[in-house]
Amino acid sequence: MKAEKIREKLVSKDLKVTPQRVMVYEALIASREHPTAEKICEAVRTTNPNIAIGTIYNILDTFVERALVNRVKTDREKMRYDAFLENHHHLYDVESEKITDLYDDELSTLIEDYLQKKGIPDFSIENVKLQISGRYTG
Amino acid sequence: MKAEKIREKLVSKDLKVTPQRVMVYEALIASREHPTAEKICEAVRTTNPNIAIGTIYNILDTFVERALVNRVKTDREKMRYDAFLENHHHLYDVESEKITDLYDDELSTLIEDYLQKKGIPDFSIENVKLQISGRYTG
DNA sequence: ATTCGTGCAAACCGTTTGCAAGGGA
DNA sequence: TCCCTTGCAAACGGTTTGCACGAAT
Repeated sequence: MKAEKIREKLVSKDLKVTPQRVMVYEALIASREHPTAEKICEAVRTTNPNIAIGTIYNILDTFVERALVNRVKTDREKMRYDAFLENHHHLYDVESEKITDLYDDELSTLIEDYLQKKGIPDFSIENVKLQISGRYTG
Repeated sequence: MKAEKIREKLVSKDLKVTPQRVMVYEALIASREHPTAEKICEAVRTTNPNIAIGTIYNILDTFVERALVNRVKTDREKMRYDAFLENHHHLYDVESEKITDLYDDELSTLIEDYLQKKGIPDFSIENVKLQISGRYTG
């Protein structure tokens, strides 16, 4: 994604465009690894060695609050982030800490239709995600 | 669950039966709230004020390792634990930190059948869980 | 006697916070 | 200019660890 697109994205969320925010967003979409704050910091520091880890957290919190980025739920490890907002599910490799995306609209629809048809008493659903744990048989 | 049943459960996992382990397990199954280590500690201390928080963590780690208990994935908060191993899903209330169980075999079967039929390349599935986020309309 | 579990306290480390200085609109 | 953001460093808090004591076999 070009810098101009990122600027627009930030502006559309009423966020000032700063070099740090652009760099963090670039790092997020450059990786499909659901990176930690630390990983993002490393990536950004290759071009801006002075960025502070606190700034990374600050920016990520802002992005989450403005729905530019999602937190990824995990069992143990540190917090991870995901800038890809299209509906998808996650494969958790129980042996490594890898989290892989699974895009499957048929599956998403299957679940959503079922839940919509059936409903859950006193609960309004905003979001449904599958966590699939297992191991790679590579 | 009676103490005798808990003793059997521990023994079946090759774990020595200690009063602390029994108390922690009792606290876990006494709550459907997916308690934190701290909550468990509070509960256990009502009968054993001397138990150390480190011991709670130690025991919980052991239980997870021996598959007596599952960690519950969350976005932000501290680690939570779940001693109910039957296949079920979780409702996350985005306004509070409540996590509620959703038992729905039809739903579980629907998803499992779909995934089994379709398969995921190079990945062997061990466990599938839905995370349903939303809010209570109580 | 050896092994394993516990209590205690200090250490750890990912994350948050306070504040002064700097940068965007 | 004004307010928001950044960099820095200290603080925070949930979790882990090291160690001596105690219980069980």
